[in-house]
Formats: sequence, C-alpha cells, structure tokens
Amino acid sequence: MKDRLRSDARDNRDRILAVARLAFAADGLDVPIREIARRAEVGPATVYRHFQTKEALLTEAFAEQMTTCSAVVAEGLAAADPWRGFCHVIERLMELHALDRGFARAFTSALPASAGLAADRDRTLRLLLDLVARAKAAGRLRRDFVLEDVSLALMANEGIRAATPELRVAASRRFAALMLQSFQADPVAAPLPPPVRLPLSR
Amino acid sequence: MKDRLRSDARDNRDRILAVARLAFAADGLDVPIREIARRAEVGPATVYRHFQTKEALLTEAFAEQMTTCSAVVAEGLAAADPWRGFCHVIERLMELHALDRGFARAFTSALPASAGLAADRDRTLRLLLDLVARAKAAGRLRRDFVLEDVSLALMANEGIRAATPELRVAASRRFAALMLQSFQADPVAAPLPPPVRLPLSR
DNA sequence: ACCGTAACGGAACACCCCGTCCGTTTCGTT
DNA sequence: AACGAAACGGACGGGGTGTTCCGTTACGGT
Repeated sequence: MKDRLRSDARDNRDRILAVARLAFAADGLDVPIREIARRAEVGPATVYRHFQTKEALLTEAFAEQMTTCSAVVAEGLAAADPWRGFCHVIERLMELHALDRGFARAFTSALPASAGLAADRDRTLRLLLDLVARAKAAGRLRRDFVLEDVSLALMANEGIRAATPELRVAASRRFAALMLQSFQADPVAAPLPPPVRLPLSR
Repeated sequence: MKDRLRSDARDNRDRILAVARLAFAADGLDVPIREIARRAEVGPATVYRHFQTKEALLTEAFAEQMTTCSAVVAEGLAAADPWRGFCHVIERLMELHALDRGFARAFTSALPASAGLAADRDRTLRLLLDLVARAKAAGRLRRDFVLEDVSLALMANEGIRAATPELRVAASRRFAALMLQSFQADPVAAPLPPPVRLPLSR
C-alpha cells in the first residue's frame, strides 16, 4: 500500500497545517475552519478531506508543540541541579503556552480535545514526576507539592490575557517567577521579572 | 415622572435578573440571551425591552458582586494587621471569582465590558493601594509587588477550570495560598490547602 | 496525448445566535 | 365592566459555524 498523496494534495495538506498552526496560536481554538481554508487558499471541503474533524486538525497542528513540551521536560531532567531543572521546565512551558493560546487551551483541556493529545500530555507530565521527586529530595521543592500543581499553574497561566503576544509573554514570565517562589520548600525571596501594565484587554 | 413599572413588568424584570445571575455564574458570559429568556419563561423581546443590550444586562446582573468586592476590600482595610487584611482580600476575591465564572470574566475584562463595571473595578482596586502600602511598610509584602499583580492573579485564577464548582473553588483556594506565598517579602513556608485532583474538564 | 481517478471547491444543510417587528394579551385606571 | 396603554412573545431577517454533496478540475501513469 503506497500512502503517497498526489503532489497537489500534499501541498495543500502542508499549507493547511501551517496556516492552522499560525491561526490557532494567534487566535485560539475557535478559529473557524472556514477561515483557515480561506487563508490556505483552499475550499472548506479540502480541509475536511485531510482532517475528518476539526479536532483531528487540532491534534496534528499541535503535535509539534507537544513534542517541544516533552523536549523541555527532557532538558529539565538532564539538568545537574533538579531544582534548576524544575524551574526551567516551568518557565519554558509557561512561555510556550503564552506564545500559543490554542495549544495552551488544548493542553489543559481533556474533555472534547483529542484523546491523542491528552495521552501525550499525561505521558509528558508523568516524566516530570521523577524531576519533582529529585527536587523534593534535594530539599528545594516543597514536600506538599503535587503534580496537579503543574496543571494548576498551566491553567492559571492560560487565564492571562493581554493586548499583544509580547505583553502576554512578559506577564506570563512574571507569573512563572511568582509560582516558582511559592513552590520552594524553604523560600528565599528572589527578584521578579518586571511587572506588566495590564490594559486588561481582549 | 413616575418610574413605577407595571406589576407584571417588574416581576419579569426581577426574574430575568435572577436567572441571568445564576446562568452567568454557572456558565460564563456567553450564555445566549435566548437561554436566559427561556429559563425566565419570557420571550427574548422582553429581555431586550428591559435591557437594551447584553452588556446592560451584565452590568446590572453583576452589580451585587461588584459591591461585594468593595466590601471585601473594606474588610481588608479594616483589619488590624495589614498583611492579614491583604490575605483576606486575595482569598475572598479569588473565592468569589471561582464561584461566579461570568463575574470573574467581566471583572478582568475591560474591552467590550461595560464602562460602569470597569470604573467600579478600578475604584475598588485603587482602594487596595492603601492596604498594599501598609503591608509593604509592615515588611510582610514584597517591595516589588505592584497592584497589577492583583489583576494578574485574578486573571490567572480565572483560568482554573474544573468539572464542578466545588472542585473549582477548592483548586482556587490552593492557588490563592500559593500566590500569597509568593507575595510575601520574607517568605515563610506555610501549609497549603489540599491539592485537587483535576480531571481537566470543560 | 490521453484518460481514469484523485483531489478540488462552491454551494448547500442543519444548527445556533442576535436583535427587532408587530399582532396579541394583560394590567390598572376610570 | 370597559377601554387605552403598557407589556408580552412568536416569528423573522441577517449572520456565523461545523460538516457534507456533487459537479468540475488537474495530476500522473500509460
């Protein structure tokens, strides 16, 4: 069985995915399929031919980000100092989520989202368990910390809205620093990234 | 000019407001006007007769919650210990917002929301400035804390979703405790409310 | 160059939303 | 009891979304 698509079909598929990634990142999950089709210069039916449902499109569009997430966790695990590794993971994950609203939403939602994404996410989070245990053992991470606190922090991070992506990332950066402060076992006050003027928009 | 409504009109108006409060609290701001009309056993036109726009309905529906917010801040200001007062404000505000998704959204949004609500919110937050200053002076609140951090925390709190309101409140409680940890000037690790199993729904 | 078929895209379906018009009902005053 | 005005609500037009149908286009192997 040759699973090669016709050249134009593959082109379209790639273009749709690229456009979808951009659109979902910038505008969130509820960008209409129609709009994506428009930007990809394709009819709506073509999108549905390549992705039977909107959810399938989401899953594929976010696959890349999903692997980035596990890469981030891998980096954290590889760090010599487990606490620094943990901080790295939190900071990078939050930045990633701040840069891609759609992915952030997909990552923290389980209900209608794809089973595939949820499974990947759970696998990634479970990898974190090791790092968490080591950071606790090193006496840097509070003992009553649980993995769900990561989900909590990521969901909370998702609540941060701002006029521009740049502002959102800046606010998210400060927020991550705050969360890390609160996760410390024997807290030491550390300087924070600069505050962000929040026009509270969108 | 007598501004008394006909008895049935006043009844309907009250019923619509009551239903709207419940609906917005449970399901967020984008409950269709029609749905509210349905639950109030009223035609859509009747809702529009009493509230020219959806935003007007929102403003009136949330007036109560808005005053509760200032009351909470007033309580905080009245506390003997400014840090404890500050904690009280944060905890109560977050609980309130967790109990009423719609209000939480309205409170942290400025753009399309009513000018009235935004003004009330800003007034309330500005009241907090005094408490913040005193808590800093008492050496309990970190010096680099800014008022925007309250908005940041409230927005983040809004990101917390859960299967049931009870779970949401529980998660929010833990989140508030975490944020307060990070706001301390000379942090002392304090026990946290219990973690919440997050099925990550809705 | 030819032609079968894979792939396309506009139109259409079913559903939901908003806000308004207008014929009908109900209040409350005489 | 009776009647004018206030208030009601079903139905309508305009718009948007996810998804599918089907007549048309264009690839690519011969």
